[in-house]
Amino acid sequence: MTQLDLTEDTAEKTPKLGRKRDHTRDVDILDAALEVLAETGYDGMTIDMVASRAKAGKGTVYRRWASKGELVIEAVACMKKGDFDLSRLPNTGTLRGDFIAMIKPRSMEEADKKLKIMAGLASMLSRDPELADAANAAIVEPRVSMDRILLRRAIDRGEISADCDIETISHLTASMVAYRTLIQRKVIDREFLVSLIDNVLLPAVGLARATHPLM
Amino acid sequence: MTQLDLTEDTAEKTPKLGRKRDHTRDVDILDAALEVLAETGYDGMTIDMVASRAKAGKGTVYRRWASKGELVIEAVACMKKGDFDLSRLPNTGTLRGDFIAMIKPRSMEEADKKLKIMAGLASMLSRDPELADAANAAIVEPRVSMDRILLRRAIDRGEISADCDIETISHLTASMVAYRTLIQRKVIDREFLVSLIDNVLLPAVGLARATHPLM
DNA sequence: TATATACGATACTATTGAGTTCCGGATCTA
DNA sequence: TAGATCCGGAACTCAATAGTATCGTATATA
Repeated sequence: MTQLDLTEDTAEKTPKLGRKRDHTRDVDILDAALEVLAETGYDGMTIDMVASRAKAGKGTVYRRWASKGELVIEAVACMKKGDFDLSRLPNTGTLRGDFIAMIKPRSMEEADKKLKIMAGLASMLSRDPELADAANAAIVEPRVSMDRILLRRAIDRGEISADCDIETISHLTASMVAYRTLIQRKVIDREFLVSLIDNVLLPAVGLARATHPLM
Repeated sequence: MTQLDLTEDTAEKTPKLGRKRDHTRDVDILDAALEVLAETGYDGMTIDMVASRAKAGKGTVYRRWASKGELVIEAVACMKKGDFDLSRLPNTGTLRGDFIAMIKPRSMEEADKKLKIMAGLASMLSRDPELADAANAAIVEPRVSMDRILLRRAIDRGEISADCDIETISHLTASMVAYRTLIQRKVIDREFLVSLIDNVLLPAVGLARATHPLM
């Protein structure tokens, strides 16, 4: 650290000889970090836990990330892979149909895992802005963007008024789901989500409240 | 701990002679704990910080609470003093008037402090149910109860439909405020709150959206 | 005034965990 | 095949902190 270092310090080393770096380990370690994060939270998480979960040595972790903080930021930032493919966003012709179609066991399970990660990150959000931005971009913004698109399409087809406060209402589901999980610690089931759509979200955009059909 | 102890162990000692315990220190220490909690979060908070903030010795803290966890739980639980006096709940005659009247610099400042405490507690909520319940009862439930009463009164006077999902909608403001602070890290100002009332809450209970009057 | 006790301050112990270093062995490249 | 480099594992250092013990002092009660 203090000694004279003529080699590139921050750049990636590209050795001419010997074994290459195993990039498989990167994703194993990042996945392990997310698992431990969801289970124990940022402060409860140790590098030893992550390493042993990934069947890796501690040195292998520190060869890739300079600190625990950087590891967590990259793990969170790299999380958005897979989801958020706008291509298969529901398009049923009605706003209610679209929102109901978003309720799938697959996506609810995934959302639950993400909320556990968010809970583990929560205490750091106010202390580390970079981490907070990464968490927001990876966990809540994708879902909010989907809702925003569904609402905008409803305006475009004339189903709801163009005066609606799309910007706020697109955060409504994410907000209520996060609140119910993190603060109320109640389960998010289909009944809650349908009730949220029919009794709050649709009325808020001017669509009459339905008579509580569960499907 | 392991030795034979014939005195009452859990009961309060009432010495016949000497100096009495200074109950002023209790509230000083609890207040200091809340301050440190808001500033550094549960995991970042140390007993030394709390003690020195309260100008107390560490021993004085541990003479009253067996552990850091118990201190925090009591500090949070004892927080609800002062607020939540239903007597001076607004009663303007309209639901919108009541909700707008709830927006006061005094209460917003207090809510901000409580949200900072909630943020500091966040990572513990999923790990310690007792603490989670205390935080819920002291921080969010008082506000939710107020909104619930305002909504119920609006039903009673026939201003809004009795079919409204009061139970969910009474959590709407608390939910959106917590989300905006903890996750989005944006400020809660009067404009946001008025917009939330006019563009989401009132439409959700069937009242037509107003034309954005800031007062 | 005498005494028992609470007080602030500080030193102490024990534990935990971040980050480093080193080892023998595995593996890829020249 | 040979050597450079990565690997998992484990031992290590160092700093922080929960909780305990002690000391001299302040203070309320008898």
